[in-house]
Amino acid sequence: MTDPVPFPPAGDQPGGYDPAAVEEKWQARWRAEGTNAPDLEHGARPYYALMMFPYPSAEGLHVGNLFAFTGNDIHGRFQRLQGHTVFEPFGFDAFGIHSENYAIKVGIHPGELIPRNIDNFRRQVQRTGLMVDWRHELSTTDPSYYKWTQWVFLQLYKRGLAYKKKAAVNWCPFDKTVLANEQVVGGACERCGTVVEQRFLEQWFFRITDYAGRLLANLDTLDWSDTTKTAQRNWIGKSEGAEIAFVVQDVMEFAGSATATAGLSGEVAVTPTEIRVFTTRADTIFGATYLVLAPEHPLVDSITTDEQRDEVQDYVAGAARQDLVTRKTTRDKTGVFTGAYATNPGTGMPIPIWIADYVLMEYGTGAIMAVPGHDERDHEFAKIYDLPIVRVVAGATPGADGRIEDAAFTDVDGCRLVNSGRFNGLSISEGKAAIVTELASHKAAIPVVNYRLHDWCISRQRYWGPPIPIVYCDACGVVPVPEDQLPVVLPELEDFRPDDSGVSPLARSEAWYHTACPSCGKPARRETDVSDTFLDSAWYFLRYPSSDRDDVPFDAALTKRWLPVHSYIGGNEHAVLHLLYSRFVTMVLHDAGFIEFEEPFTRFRAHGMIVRDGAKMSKSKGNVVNPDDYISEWGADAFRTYLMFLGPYEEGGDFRDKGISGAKRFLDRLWRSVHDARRDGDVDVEVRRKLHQTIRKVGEDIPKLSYNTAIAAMMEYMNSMRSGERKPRVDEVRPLVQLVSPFAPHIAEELWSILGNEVSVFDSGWPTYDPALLVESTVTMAVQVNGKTRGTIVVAKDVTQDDAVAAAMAEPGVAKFVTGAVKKVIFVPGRMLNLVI
RNA sequence: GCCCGGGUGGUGGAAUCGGUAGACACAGCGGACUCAAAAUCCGCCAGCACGAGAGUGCUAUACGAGUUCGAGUCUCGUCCCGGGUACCA
Repeated sequence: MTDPVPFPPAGDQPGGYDPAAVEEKWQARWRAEGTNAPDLEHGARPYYALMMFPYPSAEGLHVGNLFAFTGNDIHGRFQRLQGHTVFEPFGFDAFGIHSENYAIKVGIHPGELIPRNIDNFRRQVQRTGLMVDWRHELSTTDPSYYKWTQWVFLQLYKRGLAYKKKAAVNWCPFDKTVLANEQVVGGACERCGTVVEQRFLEQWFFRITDYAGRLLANLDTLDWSDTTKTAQRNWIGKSEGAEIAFVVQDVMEFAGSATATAGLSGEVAVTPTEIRVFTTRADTIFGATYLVLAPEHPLVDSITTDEQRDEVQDYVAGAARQDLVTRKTTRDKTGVFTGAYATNPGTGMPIPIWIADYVLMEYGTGAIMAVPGHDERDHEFAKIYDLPIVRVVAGATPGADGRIEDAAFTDVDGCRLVNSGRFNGLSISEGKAAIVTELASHKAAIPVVNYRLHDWCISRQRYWGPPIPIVYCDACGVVPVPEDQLPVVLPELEDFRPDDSGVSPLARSEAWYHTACPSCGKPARRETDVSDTFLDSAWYFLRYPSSDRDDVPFDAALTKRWLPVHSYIGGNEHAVLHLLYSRFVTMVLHDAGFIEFEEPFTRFRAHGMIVRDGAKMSKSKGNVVNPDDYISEWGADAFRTYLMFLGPYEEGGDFRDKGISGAKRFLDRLWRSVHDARRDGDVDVEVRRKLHQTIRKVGEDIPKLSYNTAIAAMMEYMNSMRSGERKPRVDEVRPLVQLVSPFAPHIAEELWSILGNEVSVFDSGWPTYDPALLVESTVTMAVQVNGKTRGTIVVAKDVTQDDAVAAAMAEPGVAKFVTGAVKKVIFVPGRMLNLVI
């Protein structure tokens, strides 16, 4: 112990903890001394502690944001105390529909609104005391940032991964824009709840599906929580199956015309039409009693018979008129018979070909073989249209399967094929393999892997985003803007409102979109769509360390030094999209040779959600927590500590106003403990042991994000250190100040300096514990009789079984239950003893 | 419907290689200090029954079975709550 200053400090009154003064003082000092600005070029053991950057709303920081940021800050500060150089940057995801809609609502241009909101956010974040390196702040709306977002687009374009196609898109009639599939929730717009319609527009897409296999396989290498990985796996939706060709029987045969009756058969020399279906259950092919095509299927017209033509055309037209919502949410099955038949390659029998909208053109081949016996949807359809239902799979127990006419039998485990010719008796997986092999030998099947994942539509017919850097020239066609002409600056438009023309507001500025073709110099036209916000956020983590560089998107040396991100923390609502897009863009940049790694986030953890008094916070309920009010009343340190204490970080918890007082009391007691601390006096071995146990516990809990139990452990230690009228020793409080510092950084700095230290507590290192001091010489063991706890014994920690039994029998409370001979003794050294009689 | 989480005192939550359920905190109750209050400090605080009392017994981790010497923890079934997803063949 070396205390260079008199202690306790003269004139310092116990109980004089003034959070506002302490917090202001240290925030100023950190700023003045550059405490939170690491040396990115030379600092030892770099550690990149990243949190998801917020969208700067007009309402200001939400308590949920603060919960997220504080958890990351604690993790970062802890890593710093462990000797890492920690980089904790901050930025703003300020483009996008949120900002734009709000701007429309209040009638102020987003270009004016956003900087205001950012100032407010920055003020709030600084007030919370995060260890942010503000030199590297960024906003996605800054031309020096989105210049490189456009650059990212060009890299994808160069590699053939950006393409344009006319596609049925989700159109929100309220926001007047195209939505990605992911932005449609339950058939309605994610943002405004309006029911989405179907429209056809030319859109830019990224070929993320090319990366589906890698995006899936790499998940196994990542230190992410399983729930997040599972969500990504489900989203990618790999299914292994086969494409099987069904040959359409000659239309003439079924035309019912005079020529047909004149003896012409299916052997007429006509090129046979094939319908390819995708299935994961090739084993059930003998049960395929009909085929179904999606209404948009290209073969619909050519196979339909004249008798059925009117009905089919009506049905197809009706399906086209439907919006995507009705199509995808209506479960009542409808369909129409085409009049045509195909041959089931298993049974060799003709089966009818139907059209129904429960089959989707965009998945697989847009056609299925229907197996009503073993697929619920097909079963439902077959019942409605009275199509044959055949059992081709039977369960392990004969007769226990139920009637196949009543319900589809979808069990797989332990099941065997029946009614399947020479494949009878095979298991499901054997059947699949054997049938696909057999069909493949006739070129009638091929194993195929399908993904649920769709290509990423990045076009937005909106104003508030980075213009897509493409020029259309009558002579040269689609021309990418050369990199040295970036950024394509978003023009200032007085009227930035979207309309339902399906064209971006940028199309109103002729001066802007008229440009010279970069290739031939003739008059040309700019792309007027802007890109999806998710593209802005798909690469920002690469930009942070290099945010001051104007010549490159990210500096090679810095990137090598700081990435991939060591720890990423964010909300589970981004578990799928943001994380998947970021991984995709990173992989592409890796393949293009810009970076050495292909996964951006080594470790990811999702924080939980904060509710208030058991209910979700919302403006309409009026139960939103405004962090400013609480920080003013209790101080940032108490607020942070309470947020981390109210529940497990990864699960979130219930915010209750009264709960904060517990955190504040804890800090008050810490303050008094330092001021009361004595330098001499006897060492209390129990307190000392507790200290070492606490150092270990807190050091183990923080990396696990188990902040609530870390705080509980420190409270316990505080209680034992101060039990009764006891005044703690200086060497008892000093390490506690260090343990508390990640949670309550300002008070920790103040107390650390009061304890006579001149450097920041965050440069003091993490206290170590002595394993020898953790061990207690005696232990309290539970004694059970027939499994019920009947008493406890205090014995040496390495007590033998015989001695333990003897001690137990000496306990009256135990002995009275031992009514007969002890048949068996269960002895867990140091934990418990069970006497079985 | 399917896929993930989760169900523990008045409340938020501890405890999972199966081993004394309820740590820590909030609220509440009682006490010390005080003229009084606040603050602070000390004690009590799952339910039921018996007992004057110290205490003793029984029951308890959504519900029902099971495995085990022993289950909040593992297995099976059921019911609720939260989140995601939606005809993906």
